[in-house]
Amino acid sequence: MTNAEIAEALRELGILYELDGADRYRILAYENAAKTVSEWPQSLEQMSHEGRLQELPGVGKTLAEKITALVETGTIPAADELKKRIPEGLVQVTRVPGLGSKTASRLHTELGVEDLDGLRAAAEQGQIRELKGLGEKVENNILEGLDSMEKNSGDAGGRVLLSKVLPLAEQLIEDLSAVDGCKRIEPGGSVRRWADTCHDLDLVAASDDPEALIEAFTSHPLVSKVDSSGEAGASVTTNSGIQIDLRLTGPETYGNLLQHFTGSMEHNVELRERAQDRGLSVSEHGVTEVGKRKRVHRFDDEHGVYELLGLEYIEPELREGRGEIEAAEAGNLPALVELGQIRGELHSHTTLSDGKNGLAEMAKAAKELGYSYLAITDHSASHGFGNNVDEKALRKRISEIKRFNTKAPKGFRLLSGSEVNILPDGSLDYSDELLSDLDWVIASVHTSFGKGEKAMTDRIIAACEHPWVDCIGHLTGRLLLDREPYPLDIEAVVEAAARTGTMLEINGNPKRRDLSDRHARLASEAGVKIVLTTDAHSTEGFEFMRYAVATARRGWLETADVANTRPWRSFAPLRKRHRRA
DNA sequence: GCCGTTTTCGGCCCGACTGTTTTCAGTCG
Repeated sequence: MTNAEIAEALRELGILYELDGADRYRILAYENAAKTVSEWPQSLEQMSHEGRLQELPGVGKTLAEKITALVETGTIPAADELKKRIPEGLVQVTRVPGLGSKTASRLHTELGVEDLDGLRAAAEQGQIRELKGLGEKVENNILEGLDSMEKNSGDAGGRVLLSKVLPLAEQLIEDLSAVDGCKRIEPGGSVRRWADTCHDLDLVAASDDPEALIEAFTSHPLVSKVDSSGEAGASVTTNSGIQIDLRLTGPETYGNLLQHFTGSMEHNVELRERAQDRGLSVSEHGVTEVGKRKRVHRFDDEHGVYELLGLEYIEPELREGRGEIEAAEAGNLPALVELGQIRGELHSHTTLSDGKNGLAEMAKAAKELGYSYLAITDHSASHGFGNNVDEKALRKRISEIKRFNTKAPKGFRLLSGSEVNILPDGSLDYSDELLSDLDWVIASVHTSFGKGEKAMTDRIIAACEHPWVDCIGHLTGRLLLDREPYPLDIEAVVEAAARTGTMLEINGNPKRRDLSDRHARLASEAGVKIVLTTDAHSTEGFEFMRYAVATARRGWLETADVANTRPWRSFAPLRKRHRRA
C-alpha cells in the first residue's frame, strides 16, 4: 500500500469524525498526520512492519495502530464503524468549496442529503434556502461549487507545475514594479518556497498608492476575470485559469506581510506557537506583545520578524515545518547551495538521440552560462524513442568530443557521457569496455516500471554496484501531476549508493524534480553526493537548473553536498571509477 | 488525536471574509 493511499484513508477518517461531531483538535490530528504521511520519503508499509510508525511527527499510539490495521487488512475498523452511520458520499459533500462538515452534517440530518447528487438536487429544488441560517446565496454558491468540482475533476485539486506559474509571476512583477508608488513586490506562498506544484500565485507588495497598483493589476492583459477587489488587495483569474492574489500593505509592515503570506501553513503555525511562549502574537500586521502594553513590532523586512523571535533568518525554501525552526533556534541552519555555485552540467542530450540541438550549440550555450564543463549524455542503445545510439555511434561521438576539447575555449571542456538504460534485470545496454572509455555515466530506468518494489529496488541497487556507473538518473521516475513514482525502497537504494560511492541526480526538469526534496535530504544525510542537472534536450533546457537548485535547497543541501559545485579537476576524483584507477 | 527545560493534563495560531444576523458560526488559507 502506498503512502498516498494511507494518507487518503486518514484524510477520509478525519472527515468522518468531523461529520460525527468530534473535537476539532482530534480532526486536526488526522489532517496533520495525513499530510505528514503523504510527504514522508520512506515506505510506511515497511515502517509499519518494523513497528516504527511513531517516528513520524504527529503519529502517536492510536494513529500507528490504525495505520497498521489499514496496511494489514485494507481497512480501518473505526472508519468501517462510522460508515454504518454516515454515508460515504457525505465525505465528498464536505469537499464542495465553501461547504464544511457542519453544514454537510445538517444537510444530511435535515434534508437527507447523502452524496453530491443529492446535494445538487436539494439545491436545485430550493430546499437549502429554507434551512435556518442558510439562504439563497449559500444555495447558489453550492451549485457553483458543484460545477467547478465537475470541471476540475481529475486535475489533482487544481494544482499546476511551478514552471507554469513562475513565468506569470515574473511577468507581473516586471510590469507592476513600474507602476508609480510601488515600492516592493515579490511572490509569496508556494512560488517563493519553490514548491513542486502550486494551486495559485500570491503576490505581496508595498505601495504608497494602492489604488494605482490594484488598477494596473486587475486590468493587466494576462487577467481574464476579477474575482474580488478591495483596499488590501485583489484576486483575479488569468486567461490560463490560474488564480492570483495580490496583497498590499504600506512599506513599514512589508516584512510582516511577506512573512505571513510566504507560509507554509505548518511553518507559520509552529512559529506562532513559539511566539506565544514568549508572550508574542504574530500576524501579517505585526508582532504584538501580549499583556497590558500591546506594543506592536512592525518590520519593513522579514529578517526583523525572525530576529525578534530569537531565530536565525530562515530561507523560504526551508519553511515547510520540517525542523527548520528548531535548527534556526540552535543556529544550525544549513548554508544552502546557490545557483551561482554550479560549475558544470552533467546531463544533456543532443540530436544524436532525442535532443533538438547539436554538440556545438549545446557547448556554446553551456559556456555562455558560465559553466566550465558539460557532459553530453545521449540515450543509449535500447532506448526506444529518439535515435538509438549504438556502440559504433557512441565511439564516433567520443572522438568528436576529443577533437572539440583540443580547440575548446579556455576554461571549458566537454565530457563524453551517456544516459544508459538500466534493463529490467539490472544490467546495462553498453559493454563495460565502452563505458570505461567515457568520462561520465548516468544510469536511469526508462522501461518496465511495473515490476514491483522488490524487483525495482534490486534492479537499481545492481546499477549502483556496477563499476562504471557514476550516477543514477531521476531515481523514482515520477512525473509531477502525471505519473506516480514506481514503488521503490528508497532507503535501501540510498544505502547502496553510499556504500558504492554512486552519486544521485536531482533532475531539474520541472516535471520531474527527482530526487524529491525529501529524498535529497535523506540521501545527503547518508553521505551520498548529489549532482544537480537539467536533462536538457535543447539549449533552452539549461534553464531548468534553477529548479534543481531549488529542490536541493528544499532538501537542506549545502554547497559541499552538491558535487557539481566543484571544478572538474576536483569533481573527477569523486567518481568511484577514479578509485579503481 | 498529539505532545511535553511550565510533561501524563490541559493545552493546541491568527485573522479575513461570507452570509446570515443584530453578535456570530462556519469556512478558508
